[in-house]
Amino acid sequence: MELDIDRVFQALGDPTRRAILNRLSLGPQSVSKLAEPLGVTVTAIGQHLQVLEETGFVHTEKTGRVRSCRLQSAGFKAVEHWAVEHRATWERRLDVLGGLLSEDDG
Amino acid sequence: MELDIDRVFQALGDPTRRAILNRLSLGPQSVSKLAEPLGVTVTAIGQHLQVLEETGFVHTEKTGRVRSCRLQSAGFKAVEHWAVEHRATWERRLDVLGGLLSEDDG
DNA sequence: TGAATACTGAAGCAACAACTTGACTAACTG
DNA sequence: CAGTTAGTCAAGTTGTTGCTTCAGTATTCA
Repeated sequence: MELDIDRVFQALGDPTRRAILNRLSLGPQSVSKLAEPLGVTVTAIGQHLQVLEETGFVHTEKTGRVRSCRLQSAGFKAVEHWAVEHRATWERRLDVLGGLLSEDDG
Repeated sequence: MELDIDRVFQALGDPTRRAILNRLSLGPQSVSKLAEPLGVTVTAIGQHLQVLEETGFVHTEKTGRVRSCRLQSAGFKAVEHWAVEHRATWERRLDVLGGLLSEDDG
């Protein structure tokens, strides 16, 4: 299964979704527990979770009436892969000009 | 200057913008040269470039009537930083359950 | 100087994204 | 079984995004 890198980055571009990831990094949570501190409805969280599932950041599983959500590696790995793959390229690029131009572009 | 990580990821969430980055990884280019193979107007590229500048991926400089665009490190570093910072977290998280659950979630 | 080139700015538009409400289903609880 | 709890589905709203066109400005060229 191939992740859509577009959607992976789009997923991370939303603060609520990153907040969900941060929350899940402390351990698995139910949908309503995730919604509680974020000031949005459970429905909204459900929609975000669908995006996060499709992009490989989260795995969810419904047991009884509770859906338990936990982190999944695929999404993170996709980002890391992109970063690693591109680091070489832009570093080479910057090195070419780096000798002459000021490199204080951070 | 502090980059907005929201906008950094949003910037990468667009295929045209990533295409621009790929193009620039081969070397600096003018706005119109960037537009040429992408099937969009120069105006659109200008708008994308503004986003890429604000998010630290690109530096542009106008000489005469030509704007020359080249890669900049800040944006890439921001992504890498996020990836590194979160790798530890989700790896720990996955390790906790990894012993029991199947880890074939890639 | 006049024409072509390279870009910029404002305005508008269609598609999408994040969110809501309200009606619903399913599952525990007393 | 009635009531509460957990989540889902469909639809609608609002704001944003990616793009366009058209009219401009500045620069280079013949």
